[in-house]
Parts: sequence; structure tokens; C-alpha cells
Amino acid sequence: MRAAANKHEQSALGQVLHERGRRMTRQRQAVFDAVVAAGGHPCADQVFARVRRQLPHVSLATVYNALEALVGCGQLAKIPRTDRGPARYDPRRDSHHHARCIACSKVWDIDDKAIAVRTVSTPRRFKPVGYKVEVLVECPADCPADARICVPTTGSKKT
Amino acid sequence: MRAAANKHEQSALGQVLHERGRRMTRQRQAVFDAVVAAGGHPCADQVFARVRRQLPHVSLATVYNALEALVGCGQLAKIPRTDRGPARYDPRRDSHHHARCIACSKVWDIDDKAIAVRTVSTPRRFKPVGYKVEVLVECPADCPADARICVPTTGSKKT
DNA sequence: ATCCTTGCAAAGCATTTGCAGTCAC
DNA sequence: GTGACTGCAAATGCTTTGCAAGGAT
Repeated sequence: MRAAANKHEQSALGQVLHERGRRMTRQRQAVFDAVVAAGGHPCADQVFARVRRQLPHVSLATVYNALEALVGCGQLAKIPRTDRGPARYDPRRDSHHHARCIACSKVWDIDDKAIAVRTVSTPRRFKPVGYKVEVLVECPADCPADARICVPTTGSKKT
Repeated sequence: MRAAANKHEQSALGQVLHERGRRMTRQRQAVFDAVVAAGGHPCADQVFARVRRQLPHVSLATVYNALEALVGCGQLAKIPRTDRGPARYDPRRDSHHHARCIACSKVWDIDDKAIAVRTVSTPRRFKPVGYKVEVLVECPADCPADARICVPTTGSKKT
């Protein structure tokens, strides 16, 4: 390897990885940075393309590996693949839900406060551990062409 | 072909198919019956196995085709594939949600009345068309070995 | 020095597609 | 009779795996 940043100053990322007995690598840092820089909910392919700009030799398998490692450490959330598209990765750490366009399958963040879920009753014998709420939406007309991300400032009480 | 039920009495199923310009076939009837008979949320493989008992020559592709046709006509609901398992098909027509075990990935019905979702605000620019609520649960200890289906009678007000 | 991680290629699973023959209408 | 549907096999999309070489601690 060339020279350069061989020493990974103990970033928050590296620390969390260590706590799990995993190692910090340039690839993993680049993958994490790429997800954040993508600005929305990139899929593995998009992360791959972005990481390659920085590390031209990474393989797709490494990107998958790194994404899984980061998800395993709670640094990324994984939005599972659907019929219409691959899994997507979300760098937001706070609790929130997602809206998904039924046409183009893109995902937007929805603040937790925007959705109220109340369990009236749960199936007996099962212990509920969480909710996954997906609001199905229709993008406006520009949806297929435009991947822009909308993180609404959900202060408004009613829309 | 042998003899037998060549005449498809205009079942509700056949009628709905016709309204969409699609045809009724033995395979499609068998696929629908198999999903119902499976009693829960079978995946394509399980439907395939069951249909083969009746029509030993059906191909998996036909099962997929038939499932898609039935979903397209609103006769079945599709629960999309996740990381841990294939798509599943649900013959229930009334509105309801699902619980999914985070360990074994199986799906149970939850009556609509058991979950209250309230939209406090929606992302601007998007038209919400529905919700998908998945309650993540932990099966009891018998979960990996047991595929039994639990459709709770959610009359109880609180569990 | 240890052994986790990488990169490549090949395998894997669930699902879809191409096409010739068949069947529902 | 016509066009949708079937069945087979091959292809696809996304993801995982096997393994030798490389790098982090």
C-alpha cells in the first residue's frame, strides 16, 4: 500500500468496532462516509460507486461486508430489500420511520413524532419488540427522475 | 388432457379475473386454493408444493405467475420478501397488519383494531396512500421448530 | 505473529423471462 | 381461431461465500 493514513486515529467508528471485536479498515471508514455523504438512503450499489471514487480497488463484496459490520454495530440501519429494489442503508441513529413511494420505491425519512402507533392489543404468546411503520406515498410527478431527499421538519401539527 | 372439470363454473375468482381481461385456469384456481388451504402466509415454494399434490405438472414459474395474477386482482395480498425470507401470500381480504418474528421471520395476522396509527403530519409534497405496520415480535421458545399460525381474536381491549 | 479483512470469482436464493406448445374463451 | 397461459430452462438481481493474499492489532 502507498503511504498515507495508515494510522486510524481512534474514531468513534473504530471504537465501536473494537468493542465488538472487529477491526477498523480504510474500507469500512469509506463505506460509512459514503453512506453519510450520499445524503439519503443509498443502496449497496450506490455506496459501492461512491467508495470507488476514493478507493478504486474495493470490491462489491467488501462493501456488503462493511455495511453488514456497521449495521451489526448499530452505526447504520438497514432498510430491507423489497420486491422493487435492493436493501438501503440509513445513517440516522435516532428513531424514525420511513415513507416509501409506491411508484419508484424510494425512501424518505419521517420523524417519529409524525406517526403515533398505539398497541391496543398484541397477539398472545408473543413479545413485541418494536414497530416498523412504512407510510406508502405517491411521489409528485418528478418522482422517477429525481432522487432528491426530503427530510420534513415535522413541527407542523397537521398537514 | 384427460376429461374432468374442463368447464370452470364462473366462480367469484373467475369473474374477477375476467373483469381484468385475464383467464381462469385450473392452475390459478389450484394456486388460490393452496394459499387458502395453507392456512397462514405461505411463500411461493410452499404453495408450489401444495399445488403439485393436485397438479403434479405445474411449474414454479406458473405458480409465480398465478400468484401475481391473483395479487393483481386483489384476491391475495403479497407480503414482500425480506432479508430473511421470500415473499408470502395472504388470502385475507380485510384490512389487517402483520407481526413478524425477528428470529424465524414468520408472519402472524394482527387485526386492524389492535393497532392504531395516527398521522400527525406527512411529508409535504407527498400523498400518503396507506400504512404498512409490522410489529416485530419474538416467538416463544418453540418458534424455530413450529410453523403454526396464530390469528388472535383481538376482541380483548388490552393484553 | 495472529487472525480478521480484503478482493476476486463463483455460488446462492427468489423471482422473472423467452419461447414453443397448449388451452380458455 | 385467437391470444392468453403453461412449462421448461436459462437468465436476472441482489447478496453471500470460499479461499488465498493482505493488513490491523
